[in-house]
Amino acid sequence: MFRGTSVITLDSKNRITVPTKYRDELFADCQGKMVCTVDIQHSCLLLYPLPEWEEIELKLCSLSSMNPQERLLQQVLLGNASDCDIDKSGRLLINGPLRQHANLEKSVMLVGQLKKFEIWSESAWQAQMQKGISQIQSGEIELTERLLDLSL
Amino acid sequence: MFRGTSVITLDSKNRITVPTKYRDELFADCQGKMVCTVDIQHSCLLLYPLPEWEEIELKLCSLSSMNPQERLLQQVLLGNASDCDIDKSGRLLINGPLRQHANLEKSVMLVGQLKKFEIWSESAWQAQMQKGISQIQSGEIELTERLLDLSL
DNA sequence: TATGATTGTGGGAATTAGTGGGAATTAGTG
DNA sequence: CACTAATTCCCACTAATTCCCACAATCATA
Repeated sequence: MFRGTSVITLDSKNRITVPTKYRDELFADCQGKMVCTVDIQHSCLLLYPLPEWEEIELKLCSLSSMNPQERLLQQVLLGNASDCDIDKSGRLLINGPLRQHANLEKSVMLVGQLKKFEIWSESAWQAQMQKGISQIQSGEIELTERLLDLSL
Repeated sequence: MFRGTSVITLDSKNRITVPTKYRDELFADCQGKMVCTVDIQHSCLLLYPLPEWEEIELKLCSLSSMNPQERLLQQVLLGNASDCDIDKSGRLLINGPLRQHANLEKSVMLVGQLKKFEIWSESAWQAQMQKGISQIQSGEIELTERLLDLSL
């Protein structure tokens, strides 16, 4: 399970270094084989260990390509999905379309979200945190049953 | 399972190079024997490993040629289906009618969609992605049961 | 505060992939 | 049967990717 955020740099060859604290777990999970795709709600990326991603792929596979909406989701998620293997110095490559989607510049946030990571541009992440906390504090969040069950 | 997009060029002899990352899998699946046909929803092409295509052919075969709509589907899909074998340097040929249907110019997108590929002109694919992401973000997508089941 | 180890970053060099085009082979046509 | 056109094969060049090493920054320990 991954948690916490790390500020990392996207270097001139479009690589990011995976913080060492995650590496052992990642090598145990998937030998460094990961899949990165776009998030459909925000301008950020989702990074999965391969086995996790394959579960999602299975679900996507069962959607009907005759239904335009379901097909659109397949196109966006699968079309942008890119194999990202962690290289021998612990880095992985983010390709052009993905960088564009998340507006990645030099400073990037890697955010652990249990079974996956999110990748944000630093500024977009700051904005998202601001917005998120103020929304929750001002009570704009609708409390679903599942949320009520959550005692912190 | 195929995923991700690659920008490739349609050369002066109407060939496209299959990216190396897919070649091993394709040779295992079908010794490079593939079938390309038109898509019926978008201006793009569908490229299947032969065994996958044969399953579809079977389904098409069971449609009734007495039903005008079903017959139309047969005509369009089967009529445009063209055998495309990957040659010794990893390239395959796209014939005239197919190129026209997808408005292919020099710059082409090969999009992995699990069991098949889609082939788009680069500009049409960009437009499709734009449209897709904005539709999803603006909530224009009706969430079917299958989609709700999809936790990313 | 100094020292050593570890992590993150940058960039050179070797390798590989993609593209273009010449030459040989095959197929089609008169 | 010969000629032309199209297709396939093959090689070479260029550009991108990957690998690798070295330096710099950080953290922990003495």
